[in-house]
Order: sequence, then structure tokens, then C-alpha cells
Amino acid sequence: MADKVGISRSGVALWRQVADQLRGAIDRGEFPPASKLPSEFEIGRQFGVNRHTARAAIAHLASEGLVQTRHGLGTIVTRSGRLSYPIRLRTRLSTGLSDQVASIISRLLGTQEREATPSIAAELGLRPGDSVLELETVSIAADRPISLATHWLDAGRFKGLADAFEATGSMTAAFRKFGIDDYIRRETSVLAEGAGEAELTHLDLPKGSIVLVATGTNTTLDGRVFHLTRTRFAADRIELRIEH
Amino acid sequence: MADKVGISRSGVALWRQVADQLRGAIDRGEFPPASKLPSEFEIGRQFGVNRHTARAAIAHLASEGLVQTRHGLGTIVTRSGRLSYPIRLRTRLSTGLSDQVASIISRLLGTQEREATPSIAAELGLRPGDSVLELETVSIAADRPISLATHWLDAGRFKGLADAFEATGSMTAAFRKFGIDDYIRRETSVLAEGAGEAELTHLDLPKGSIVLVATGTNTTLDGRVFHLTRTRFAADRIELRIEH
DNA sequence: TACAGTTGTCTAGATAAACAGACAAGTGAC
DNA sequence: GTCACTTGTCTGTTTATCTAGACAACTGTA
Repeated sequence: MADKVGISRSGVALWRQVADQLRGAIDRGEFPPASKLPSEFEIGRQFGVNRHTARAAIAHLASEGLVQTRHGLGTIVTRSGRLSYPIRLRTRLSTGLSDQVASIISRLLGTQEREATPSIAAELGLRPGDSVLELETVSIAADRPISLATHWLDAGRFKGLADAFEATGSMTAAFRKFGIDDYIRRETSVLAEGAGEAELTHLDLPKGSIVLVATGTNTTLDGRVFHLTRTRFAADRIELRIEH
Repeated sequence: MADKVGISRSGVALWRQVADQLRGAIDRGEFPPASKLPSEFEIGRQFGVNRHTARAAIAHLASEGLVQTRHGLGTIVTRSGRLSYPIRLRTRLSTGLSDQVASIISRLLGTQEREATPSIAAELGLRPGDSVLELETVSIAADRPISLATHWLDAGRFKGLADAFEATGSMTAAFRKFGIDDYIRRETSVLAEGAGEAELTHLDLPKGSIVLVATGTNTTLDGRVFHLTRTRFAADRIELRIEH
């Protein structure tokens, strides 16, 4: 064959499907922290796979730090899943997660000025061909990278924003240096997809991982859009909580 | 080996990773409808895989109806991606999608009464052990299933809701028969995970697919929670748009 | 100590995925 | 028609995944 992809050929290894299901179950609280997972044999039976396949799934969860296996004893759930990231009218990274995790830091990966694409120009209220500032940042919570974000802003207005961000480690703080003391999230789009090269690298993900992609539009209080952001979250480390 | 899962072993086939990346690119507008994809050879080169692997990825997208290959000509993008489902203070399925698709219908898959789990009882303001009504529904837009939802409500108050839903095909309409003319979405959580057995079946997905899981809390106008819902969307058919 | 139940490790074979190369066949431009 | 470029189809080979069975090693309990 070597060709032709039918519906039977899923393209996702069995052990990974089992691991993903187990992670979901742990996440939903079906296996709370400190509880025991069923035995390898039993998990294999439940999912209709060989014990060795179930074993590979468990090994994967162990490598994520979600469970711990103990020879002769069984597998114990060590922590339960995802951080919960609030998306609201005032969406701020550090304040949103500060009660769930000890440390959150953001780093600047790179910055450049480029000509605005038509869609970005339209959203930012610029003329096509105007210059936009593009920042690439990564956020790390409790020593694990959780999100990779691209930011777009009017290059003329926000000259030096990258330095301000690097100095403060916060977009909100950097905006303040440009006279924006408050801003509002007008809209956020969320989708899920397979991780690309950049996400694999900067979020330290294994190939084939899922990312949640949140595209946000921020406005000043007068309703003018000044900031577009496209944030990719490691799907197995976070959930988004929308508050109205 | 047959054991041990390292970072090199991703558990997701290469052709699927390529297909997912291409789908994302099409979705972001990098390949608009009617445009041509690069050749199989070129795609293989770009992703560092064999032409046959690239070919399998394209065949997969073709089976999804996203592209069409023509012998001697190339591969053409036939439609671009996802529906956009708005999540807002008043989140309603049919009104949210009606401008994007001709027909939306919802069907009842099943219903049962069961004892409330502690967490569901707490959210609905019931006593642990009280009886909750559980509905399972599927929604189909333009002949493709897009979401599978589980609903939880107070069984005492909403006796007969299943019939009302079946008669109207709408939760909003069914609620009206119970004196709820208006209701508000208080909170929504969004995460992404691998599809489980039920999702594969009812959303007609190939194994290993990704689902977006939105868990919502609806209240009456006086702020009392009366309805919990857990909706699973096929991630490659929809994005969620949060409006504040 | 004996035991049931668990994880750890090995061997072996079957199936699927991926790579590599070759050539046929369709298409549009010249 | 010729040409460059494309997809379609074939033959292999190599590597990864999954299954199967066996037995060792560890743990808590009787």
C-alpha cells in the first residue's frame, strides 16, 4: 500500500490515544491526586489493547510528571492536570495565574518590524503597507513553558516596546510606558490544532502535541484596537476559563 | 525496545502531523480557497519528509473535503476550514451559527436520571444524592456533526425536558416551556484533548482526532445556576469566538 | 513465610508507517 | 509535438508499533 489513507488508519499511535484518554480522566477528577490507577493489565483490558501498549501510555504520563509508577505497588496519580487561565474583559497573564502557581515569568524571544498584512492592518486600523511591530514571547509558570505568544502593534506608536517588555517582563507594564494604563479584551478566538515547529521548540513539547490557539484583540478604553495577540498554549497544561 | 516512550517517539504519524500543519495553514488563510498547494515533492521538502508521506497527508485532507487533487495539475484548496462559534453572555447554538451555515439541527441521543455527583450537585445548588437529569445531544451543521453535548439539570424541576427538546430541537426553546425565557452564560472552560469513544462515533471522527471541550454554566437572570453543559467540538471543524 | 497482585524486562513475530527509487500518465505552455 | 511539471502507481527496504507469552522482582497482607 504505502499510499491511501482511510478512516481506519488514524495516524495516532494506540499508546498515545490511551495516554490522552487517561490524562483526560485524571483531569476530570476521575483519578484524583494520590489515588491509584488501575493495573497495566486492567487498563489494557478496558481500552482493548495489549498490556505493553497500556504500559507505554503510562510511561508517557509518567514522563509528563502526571503519575508515578512503583514496582510491585502500582501507579499513583501525583498531580492533576491543567492550570486554568481566565479570559475576561481585562485579561492579564500574571494576575490570572498568580493564585495557581508560585512563579510566572515572560521572556522576549524576538522582535521585528515588518509590513502589515492586509488583515492585520485592517484590525489595527492602519493603512496596508504601514509598519507593524511584532513581538514573540514565551511565558513560563512553575518552570514549565505554558504559552508562546506573537504580538502585533503599530510600529510608529510603540517604538521601544520591546525594551520596555524586556525590562518589566510584562506586556501590561510595558503598555503603561506608552500611556496605556488600562485596556480591554474585545474578542478572543480559540481553536485547537497540532503543534508546529516553533511550538514544539519553545513549549518543549513532544512531536504530535496539541496546542490551544487563542487569538485576542485588545482595545483602549475608547474602543480602539491597539494590540493583536496570538497565543499558543500547551493543551495538556492548561484550560481556558471564559468569564463574562 | 517495545517499551519506553521518549521524546523522539511522538506517537503521531508523520503524515498526520503534516496534514494538521497544512490544515492550519489553510485555515489561517495562507492557502485561500481555489489556490494551489505546493507540489507533493515541495511539501515533502518543506517538512523534511518523503514525497509519499506528504502524499498521504494530502490524501487525508482530500478525504476531509478540504482539498482536491487533479492528476497532472496539482492540489487545489476547495474550502477553508472552520465554523466560528460565538461564546457570549447569551450563548445559543442556532443563532450563533445561523449566518455561517444553511441548516443546523440538534438531536437527542439519550437521557437518563441519575444521582448527582458531588461536584455537579454543588454547582447546581442541589444536595448530594439529589437526582439530576442528564441529556446527550448532537448538533449537525450542514450535514456534518459538529458538537456532542451533555447537559445536567435538576431532575425535579425539569421533568419532561427531554420531550420538550425532542419536540423543538432546541434547548432554548425547551427551557421556555419551563418558564425560562432568558438565561445567561456565567462561565465557560475550554480545553483540548484527544477524542474518546463517544466523540469518535457521534462526531464521525477518525481515531486520534482532537476535540475542543467547552464546559459551560448557565444561570437564570437572578444568577442561579440551573444548567451545566459539556460540549465537545470537532477541533478541525470549528473555532470558538469569545465576545465580552 | 507464603501468597496474590503488581511492575520490570526479556524474546519473538505480525502489522503499519516511512523512505527510496522508478516509471506511467495527465496538464498547460510553448 | 515537445517540454517541464505535476499526480498516480508500482517495487522494494527499513524502522516503528503492537501483540503475545514468559518469568523475574517488588509490595503489602495474611
